[in-house]
Amino acid sequence: MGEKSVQKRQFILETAKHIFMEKGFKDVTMKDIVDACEISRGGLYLYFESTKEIFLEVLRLEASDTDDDFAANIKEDSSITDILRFFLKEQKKEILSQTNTLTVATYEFFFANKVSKKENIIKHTFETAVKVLADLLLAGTESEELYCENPVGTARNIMLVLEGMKVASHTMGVSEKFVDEQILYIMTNLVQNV
Amino acid sequence: MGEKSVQKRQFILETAKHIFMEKGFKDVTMKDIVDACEISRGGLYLYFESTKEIFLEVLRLEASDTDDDFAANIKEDSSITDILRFFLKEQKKEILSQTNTLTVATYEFFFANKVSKKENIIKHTFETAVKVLADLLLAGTESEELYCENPVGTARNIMLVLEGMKVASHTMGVSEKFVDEQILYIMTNLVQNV
Amino acid sequence: MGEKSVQKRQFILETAKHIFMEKGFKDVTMKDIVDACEISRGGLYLYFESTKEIFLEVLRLEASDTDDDFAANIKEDSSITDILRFFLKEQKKEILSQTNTLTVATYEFFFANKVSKKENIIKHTFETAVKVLADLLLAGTESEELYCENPVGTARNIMLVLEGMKVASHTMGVSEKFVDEQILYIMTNLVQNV
Amino acid sequence: MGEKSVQKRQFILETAKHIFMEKGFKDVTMKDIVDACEISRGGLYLYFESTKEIFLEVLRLEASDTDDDFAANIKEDSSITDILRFFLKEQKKEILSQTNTLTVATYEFFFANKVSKKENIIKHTFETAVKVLADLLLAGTESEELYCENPVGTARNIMLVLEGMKVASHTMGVSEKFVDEQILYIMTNLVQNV
DNA sequence: TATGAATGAGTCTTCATTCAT
DNA sequence: AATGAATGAAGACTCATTCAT
Repeated sequence: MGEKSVQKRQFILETAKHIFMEKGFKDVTMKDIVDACEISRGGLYLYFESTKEIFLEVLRLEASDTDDDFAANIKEDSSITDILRFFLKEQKKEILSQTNTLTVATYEFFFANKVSKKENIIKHTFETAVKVLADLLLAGTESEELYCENPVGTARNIMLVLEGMKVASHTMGVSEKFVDEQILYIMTNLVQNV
Repeated sequence: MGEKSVQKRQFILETAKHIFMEKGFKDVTMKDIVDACEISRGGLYLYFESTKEIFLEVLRLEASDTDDDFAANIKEDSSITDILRFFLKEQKKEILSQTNTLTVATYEFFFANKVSKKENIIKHTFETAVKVLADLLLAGTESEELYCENPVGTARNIMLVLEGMKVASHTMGVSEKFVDEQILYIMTNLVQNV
Repeated sequence: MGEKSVQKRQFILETAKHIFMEKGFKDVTMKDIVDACEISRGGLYLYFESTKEIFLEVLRLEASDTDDDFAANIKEDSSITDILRFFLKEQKKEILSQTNTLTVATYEFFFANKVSKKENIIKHTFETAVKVLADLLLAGTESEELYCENPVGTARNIMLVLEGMKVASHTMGVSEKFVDEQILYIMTNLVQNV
Repeated sequence: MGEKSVQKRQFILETAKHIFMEKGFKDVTMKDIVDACEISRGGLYLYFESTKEIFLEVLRLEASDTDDDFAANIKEDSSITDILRFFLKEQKKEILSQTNTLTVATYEFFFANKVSKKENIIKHTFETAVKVLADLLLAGTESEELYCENPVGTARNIMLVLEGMKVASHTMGVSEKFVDEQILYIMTNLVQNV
């Protein structure tokens, strides 16, 4: 019942992640992963039972990595507006990135798998982001760097716009200019009345 | 090569539409459609070559139907705000509807199939909606029913929020209250400064 | 929903029967049958879903064939004793036949698949045989060709002895002499007191 | 190549026996045994090469155990009829026991594996039983407790009936009443003419 | 036009068996 | 002696697609 090789497990997850980034979720087969990892069919089953299980694990890792990354870049003495700008710049990157992202795979997965509330990473990620953003907006309002009457509503609104762009970038395509304009729109609304 | 039966073609498309609404795009097989239509395998191939072709045709029909519906309900002597409210109410319905919608199928399809710009119905639909909405906002601003400095930017923003909610409703789930709040948020921003 | 090709269905069943006679039930795979029939994998699934389904169908056919055969050979004006002898000779053939029989496959199947009473062909076959045999013994007793106090008990006893020999022939092996002795033993008991 | 652990060997055999009693022979995999014994895959192979080898060993142990049991219960000063009754009662128990018996596994095994005469435990067991039974019948006849013209033939006949019932109990099912009737039938034949 | 039997490629999944430690 | 990770063969099953009728 040992954890088998933790390294191999990580290797599989890392390899699978890239496949999911390329092909989304539904088109990925156990064989794809086996081939990419250059291990045996049975070998993969030793670690994971299904692409679903693998994907959920990939997502989990990804979520914590992202948290860490963000945290790592914030602990500066930057202004609220700076942090906001940084956050939106990161989001822009994700929106415009076609292949380095699990976006498509994630959507495909959650479209097809209704996950129980508690396990729903996508929901959890969204709500966490809303909370952080709302706190930021509140702090900004208090420090009079920006103006926001309804921090939570605004935070949700912003996250939905970003969500909309993420999806749009994979369905109808989205230009950098388009994204920039929307980010500018968001920022303008927040600082216009200051 | 002849004209085949137009009726049968319509029947297939109508039947397939419901399957796509239920199962999304990727999980639908030619067999599913054959079975649902109660026609022969070969028969289906006489009309369509793939689920992809069928789905695109379903989308095309759907797009024109939707346009007609909207037009039909607007040509009243309603105020700009009324039209806006009506539009948002329709969007709300679509957002909250889990199974009467091609949303999931559409996303799945466009995630996997990069369609040439000109054929991209989703883009066309989005842009048309933006245009109509922007015109509305402009008209509303001029009539001083509402206030909007940047009609196109705002229209895009609104459409993205709605897009975000459509997706969210299928991934993390979205309550009616959540949607109402966001619609209120949008309307408030438009009328607050009037 | 047509019955596909009835001929092909029969061909598959006939071919499968021989495989079951050779290999029993559990070792027979769908692939075995596909290969023997020289049809495609998918082709077989068009007719049958599993070896279980095929085997049950083979058994059903076999049962009716056997009934017919027996009936065909009895409608003579033979004496009770003659019929009895004929019946036992047939049974002897079956007992000694190692490969032209579904015995092993049947046992393997019913060991593993508890079938509902009504569908249990083996039970049905046994009980039918008991009935026929009991009638025979009764008739024989009445005509004073033989003596049997308890026709049903005796019929069951005889059938069990034959069943025992059928099994034994496939487990420990059984010589012709052994079978002859037992048949003689049975007959002797029936006629000894006459 | 050394002596390995005799205890572990016994433990494996004992554990495997219960699996065979539950699942018969063919469905038991080396993995089943490994899991049940909570030893390592390689560990099992150190002691046994296959389920076949394990099963034969289980049977061997079982045979000697049974002999011992029987002997232990007979060395009383009971009458021949009592011993007979006891023997048949034991057989009845085995016939009606669905899961505490190696019957099914044994049949499955010998159906599929033609074992050389000398090694054929099932044959050996049968013949031993016949011998013991025949001696009993002879003794009984001499003491005039019962009547039996052909002790060996009768012994074989009885053993075959019992064999038939053992099989039948696993294929078509057999009620206690059915078994009792047959046992009574046997006894009646032996004592009726005394 | 329309049918539906037939094909065969492609996945999934499980195990017996090996082998480095 | 003992472990258990790793392999690869084997079997089940499903569909897209073709083709003779």
